Amino acid sequence: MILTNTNQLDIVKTFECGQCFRWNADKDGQYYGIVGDSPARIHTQGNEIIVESNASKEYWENYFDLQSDYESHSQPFSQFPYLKTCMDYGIGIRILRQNSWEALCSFIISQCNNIKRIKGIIERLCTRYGDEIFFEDKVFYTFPSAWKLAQLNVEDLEFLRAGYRSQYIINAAKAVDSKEIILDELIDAPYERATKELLKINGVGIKVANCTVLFGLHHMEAFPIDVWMKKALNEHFPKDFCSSTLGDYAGLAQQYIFYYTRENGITR
DNA sequence: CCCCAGGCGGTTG
DNA sequence: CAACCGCCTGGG
Repeated sequence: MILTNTNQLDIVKTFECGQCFRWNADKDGQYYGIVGDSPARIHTQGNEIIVESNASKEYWENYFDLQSDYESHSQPFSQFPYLKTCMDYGIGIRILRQNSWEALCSFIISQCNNIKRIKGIIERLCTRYGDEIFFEDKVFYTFPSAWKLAQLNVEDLEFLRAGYRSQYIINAAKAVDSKEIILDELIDAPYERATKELLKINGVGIKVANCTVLFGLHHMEAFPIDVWMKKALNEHFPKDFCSSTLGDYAGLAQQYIFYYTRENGITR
């Protein structure tokens, strides 16, 4: 199916900007991935984005957040020249509506880690504990449920090679499985309360909580600050900068800044 | 070999 | 409060 056009969605930027870890391109630029129970193959053809999947068009429109008008939400961004540069560079990035549990788990794994290794750990986790789904001539694995991971102990996760993060994954799985934390409820809860709830998990700090709230719960005002963002903010924004200046889509601005700074380094 | 990567929690001053 | 440190692992 034709999902949308390249003005609305740039799949390379969206998949490579660091918000997700389970989309991989082959040498022809075809991206393969799985969202929930639905695998897909996605590519760009001319100015169209083509999705091959058994799931509906609406399913993918929702995943890519295509119903939101990013241009209007980005109005406050232009007041900062550096952000304007980042925005022009990152145009076409969509903030994906990822599964909340998958996002939480993925960003726990991401801490003090590099992307290649993060992807490897997540793939091993899904291959071992997810469900097999066949699509075209390939096998995909769902992201394992919190219930499944809550049954495990750290020894079970040794094969992951995730180091000290394994215990954090299990802590999170138990919190979610026991309904001590109900992620889906936090989608509609205020941003502050959602963050505070996530911080209850041992192994989830402010950075991981903010990433989960933005990428897994779609609270678009969330503004995660990692080492790259810290550099960019120090270098190019006022000392008293507050992300609320950027409006209710500050999280989109964060992603533009993060992507630009990671791709180009800190420029001055 | 060393350094450190998209942090966190616990301890110390 | 801030600063510091150990933590697992593996990429560069």
